[in-house]
Amino acid sequence: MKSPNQRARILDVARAAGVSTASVSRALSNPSQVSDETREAVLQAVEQTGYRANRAARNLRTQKTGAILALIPNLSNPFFSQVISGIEQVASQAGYSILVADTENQSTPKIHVADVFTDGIADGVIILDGFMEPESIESVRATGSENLVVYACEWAESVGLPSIRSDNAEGARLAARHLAECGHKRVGHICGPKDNILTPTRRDEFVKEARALGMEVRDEWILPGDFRLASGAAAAETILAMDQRPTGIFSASDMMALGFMKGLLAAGIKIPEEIALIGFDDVAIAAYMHPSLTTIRQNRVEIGRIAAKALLERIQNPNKDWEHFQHIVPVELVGRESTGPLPQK
Amino acid sequence: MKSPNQRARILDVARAAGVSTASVSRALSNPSQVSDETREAVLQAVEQTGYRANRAARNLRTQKTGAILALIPNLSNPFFSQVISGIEQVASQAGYSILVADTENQSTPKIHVADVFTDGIADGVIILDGFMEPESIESVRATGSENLVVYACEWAESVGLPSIRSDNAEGARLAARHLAECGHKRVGHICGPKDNILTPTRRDEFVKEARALGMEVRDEWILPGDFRLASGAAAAETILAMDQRPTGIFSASDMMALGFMKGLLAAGIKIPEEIALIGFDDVAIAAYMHPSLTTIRQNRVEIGRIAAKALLERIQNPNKDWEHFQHIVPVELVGRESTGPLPQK
DNA sequence: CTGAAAGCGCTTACAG
DNA sequence: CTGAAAGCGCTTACAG
Repeated sequence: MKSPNQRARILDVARAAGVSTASVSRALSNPSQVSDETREAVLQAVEQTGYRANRAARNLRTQKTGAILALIPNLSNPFFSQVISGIEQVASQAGYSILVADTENQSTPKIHVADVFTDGIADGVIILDGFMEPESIESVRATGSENLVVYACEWAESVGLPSIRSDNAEGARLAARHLAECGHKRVGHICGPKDNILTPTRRDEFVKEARALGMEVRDEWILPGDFRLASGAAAAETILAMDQRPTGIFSASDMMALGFMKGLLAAGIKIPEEIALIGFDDVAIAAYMHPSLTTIRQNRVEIGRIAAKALLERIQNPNKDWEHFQHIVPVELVGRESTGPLPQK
Repeated sequence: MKSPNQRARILDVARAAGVSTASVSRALSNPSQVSDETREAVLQAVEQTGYRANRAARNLRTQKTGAILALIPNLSNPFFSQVISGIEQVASQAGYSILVADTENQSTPKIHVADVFTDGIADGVIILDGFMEPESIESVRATGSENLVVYACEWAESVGLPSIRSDNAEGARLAARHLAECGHKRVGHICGPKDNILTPTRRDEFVKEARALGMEVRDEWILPGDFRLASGAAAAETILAMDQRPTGIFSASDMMALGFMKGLLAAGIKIPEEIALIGFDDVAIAAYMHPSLTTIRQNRVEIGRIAAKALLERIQNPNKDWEHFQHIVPVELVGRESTGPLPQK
């Protein structure tokens, strides 16, 4: 019996079981490779010594880390917490740990994705940040580790990495159709952040569909935003100052929709009677607003799960020729009070 | 020059620089230990070979991992994302990685805190979960690693581990005083989860202070909750069904306050005129509700930062006799529309 | 200031 | 089915 804080090594187990360290290793990682007798002796010795394999030693020997890294633009942004939760669900079940890093944290040394592999920090990377520097991504390809990196929620043009994301285009069309069905003739949009790849997708698809359905979309009704509450409130100011206002607004995020709602309600505008509002995401609070927020639901947990599954498959079979993989997760319109009841036909 | 995806080892650098691996190691980790000449040769060879030290090898040799683990009850709960952000800020600056694990995820194997150290998974642990099994915590002490574990936000009775958390008692008193100043005579409380250690603190301190200030607090006005939106909405139902209602409510979380607000507004109750409302946390949306939510602000990022700092200090000096450390982070009342203007004196 | 050598704790061909 | 031995890639006493 060893003293409590002197951890048992594999050699201690081998001695206690009267076998070699090789047999201990096999009994633990590949039980069918050893005789019943050996296996039982080892198991008992493990119990007795409290043995647990040392990760660093195993990692060094096997050239794996058993971890995957999630690169997140802003850890304090709750949007990502559900995606991480999905990643965690499948990764932890597969025995992988999850590392998180904040790519916008100034004090963090800039992360070069390829370095993650040369440093032996993680076996794979999930990128949730659409703004990663292109060179950083290119280096992944240069080092032949492109099968060990996937995008989730975001993607990047020209970098042929796998991407798991919502059906943003369909979400935008659903929003346009819903506003049309509610009888609106003039509609506007609050955009995502400039330079974000999601922004043109949601905007252009919404505008196109809205116009196809016969609704007017003036350029001045396309308002800038950055996904955050404050930019939604600012958009409300802009709209309130207009002589001719749209009667329906599609916001590229729920948070902006809520900021916008605050701005309108504070000015005494009635929702949905005077202006109807659709968000994007379906954050938890959306259902509990007054009026509750109609929105396009993104299944963020599912995106995290699928991304982790895709990554794990590639890690376990890195040499397979993975086709250019783009997984689009369906979205869903959730009708609530902010767009009001559909007109009776 | 090696082929691109054949990573350079320390021996490759040593050869390129014409020195021993020991000198390479020293030049990199402790530059003042080697001559200028050696240092420059090494640096140049590192540049040339693209060398980066392998983590697993270093970890095995130094018996450290360079990582800290955050144990989180529910990763999809946005409450924790800001705390993690604070942890990340200080940890990454100190060169540590952050591992996250969801303690409520059923598919995750139950985590025994002491195993984190014997497995060599992390050098320290920050527990954000008030419900960790006591045995799991006890084992930490049994293995002498109690200097490598801290609580953040939560704490546990009888386990003498360091804890960094908000001044919950003061927050509750601030809420009571604010309601008294606003002229309320009858007040109630929506509680946190049963069995959570925060729950009696916030409740009892609020009730005590409220009564001391001459306000009535009936037992039936103390409503159950679990920090979530739905339980706040349920509390609204309960209140609405009462003949005699309190005129002021202190909710143990913002989320419950928002669910409660929805219930009242939907029933046509005016806030703050008929019922005033105070939350706890100051989540981002609180300022953007209509009416905006008066609340007790918790500095969650700061809690994360302090917890990480305290943990890192202990990791770097584990044998020092750390006093029983309880760091209480101040809270602040943020007055908004849901409690209305203070009456003019 | 420097290098040769040991060793961290595993896993896995290899030989039997 | 089993064991002896090599080796993953570092760091650090030790000796000079």
